[in-house]
Amino acid sequence: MTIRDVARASGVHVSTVSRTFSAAHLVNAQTRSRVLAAADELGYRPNRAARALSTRRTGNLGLIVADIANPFFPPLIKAAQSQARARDYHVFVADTDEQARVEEELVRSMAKQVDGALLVAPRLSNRVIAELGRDVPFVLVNRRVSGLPGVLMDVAAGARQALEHLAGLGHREVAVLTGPRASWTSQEMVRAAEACAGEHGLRLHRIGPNPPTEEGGAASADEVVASGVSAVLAYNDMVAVGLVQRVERLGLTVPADLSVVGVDNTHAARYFRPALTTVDMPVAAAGRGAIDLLLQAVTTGEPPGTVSLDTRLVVRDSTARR
Amino acid sequence: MTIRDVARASGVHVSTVSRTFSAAHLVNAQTRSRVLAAADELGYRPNRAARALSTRRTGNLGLIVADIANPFFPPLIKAAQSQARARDYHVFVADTDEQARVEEELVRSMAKQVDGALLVAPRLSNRVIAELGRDVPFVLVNRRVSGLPGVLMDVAAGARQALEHLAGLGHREVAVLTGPRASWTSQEMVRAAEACAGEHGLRLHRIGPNPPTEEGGAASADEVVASGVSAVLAYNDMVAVGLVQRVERLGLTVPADLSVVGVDNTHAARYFRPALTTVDMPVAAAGRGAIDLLLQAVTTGEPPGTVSLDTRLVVRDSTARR
DNA sequence: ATGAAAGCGCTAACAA
DNA sequence: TTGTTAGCGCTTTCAT
Repeated sequence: MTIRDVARASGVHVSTVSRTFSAAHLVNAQTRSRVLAAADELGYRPNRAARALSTRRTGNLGLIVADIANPFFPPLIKAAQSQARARDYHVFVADTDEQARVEEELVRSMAKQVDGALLVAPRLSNRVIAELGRDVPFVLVNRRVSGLPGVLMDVAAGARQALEHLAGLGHREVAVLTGPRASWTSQEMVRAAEACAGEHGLRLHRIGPNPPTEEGGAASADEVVASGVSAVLAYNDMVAVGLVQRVERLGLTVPADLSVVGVDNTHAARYFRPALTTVDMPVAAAGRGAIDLLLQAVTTGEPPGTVSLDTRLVVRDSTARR
Repeated sequence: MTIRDVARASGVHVSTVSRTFSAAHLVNAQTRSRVLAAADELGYRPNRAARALSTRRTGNLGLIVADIANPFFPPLIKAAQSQARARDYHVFVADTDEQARVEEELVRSMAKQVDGALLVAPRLSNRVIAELGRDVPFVLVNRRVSGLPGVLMDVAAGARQALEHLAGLGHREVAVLTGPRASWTSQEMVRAAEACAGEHGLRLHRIGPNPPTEEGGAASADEVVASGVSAVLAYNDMVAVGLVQRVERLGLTVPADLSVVGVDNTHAARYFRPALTTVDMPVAAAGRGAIDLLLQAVTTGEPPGTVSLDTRLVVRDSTARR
């Protein structure tokens, strides 16, 4: 079913059919309904790929994340996808397996097929990101690169709240388990934690980088114990969970012997026992906001600015007075 | 950067450049390397949308799921996406919010843009699915529709194992919390549970349909308690978790007063306390397998058959002797 | 092995 | 308001 079939069936020229679908106001109301009726009858649907060829707009967006199975991402993907769909855009979702190389290749291979892309918590260097930004308009989530639009979740504020919470509970020696080296979130956490530690007279032990997984958390347990800290701020909930499980196997109890704070407020944080004290990230809002910024960039050509979203500490049962 | 730029730079005709990328064996080795060099130099990348117009192959696949944020799906999406990427396909991921209407609209709107689609645990009726199957080749996951290829996870076997496990623990009155009415998985569970209950002299109470969420499980708690059963097989882990939380608020203890079995073996099942006894679903294998079948259907035009994958009961701490 | 030319389905000046 | 025409970037006969 092509535009020609519809044109023939409704007795008008193809361009009239085209207009009916892409600039309805340019066509006479009666003609339009005749065309629409014929199209409906024939089950015609515009071919977006063909349209893309002349408009240079595909109606597709790319969404690139480090690991779909990491529970941080699905709610963000869902929100972004839903927002995009509401604007009649389709979303390609791809997973980089935490590898910068794959991420770069993915952006390049998508570049021609999408009008823009969302890079969520990218693992690429700022330099490469800036370079790729010349190929496709994109919006970054949880990464600040000057000149590029982004949505940031204010994890620094969350980390600060977490450390103040720990300080208030009497902890003096605190470890921060860092995440992947290329993670902006991790860097922010560390920066904020260090500043905050200074203000509150805490001694901060930096342990990492760790893979952003349970295994990563488990693997750092020995070092945590050896460091003699009484509290830990982990890169994310999965790391926190892995750490707790391992230290409990070593004979410690959480939170009696060790307080642990996670980040992300994923399901795991609620289900786990002890339920995790964690930094809540506004992922759905970030997903929607990022799509809005991206579409703004795409439609106006103007790179929009950077948006920062609040985070907040959720206190549960994995932290206690020292 | 188009094929013309490359042609000009390498001193050949556009059709030669085209062949270099789509049928390399038809072009002289030296010419080919000259073209490749020029293309590389210019950073040329074939425009897939343009290519699609003449080949009628987009290189895209659709992946439609009921709810990205339901932890059952992400590992499946990840596996499917990764498998597709290895075959040089991109995948559109879309979320239907559990609504059959949205699902249908999504398939229709993707139809022209993809070479095939994966429908995971569709909520549509068999009739509509069969009808859509004429527009786009697709593969179903967890749904059997005669004539359409599919990957099924043998939840019936899992349900049977679960009931035998419960029977072995001395339970005689068992409830099954059904899921969405249109869910094949839910229907299979019930069928298998009923057959199995007959064989083992259990009395089975069917309670549902329930939304496949924690709220769904919580909402059925009263009915579960009123029914006087000592064990429950829930539609999935989230329903199980919701149920457990609510019955504990009602003063019961799991598993002492009530044994609960989930389905899916999501993260929640491991983190939750008591850790859930649950039916493990081979989601990653299903995702990969479905992509393989789909690509086979797409490339050969022959609809492949149906594959069934084993499930197994994972016994943890939410079930106990009556 | 390569070039020439037509066409995939649609849009977008331009003309009428 | 509608029709005419020339492409968008690529593939694919058909010649050479």
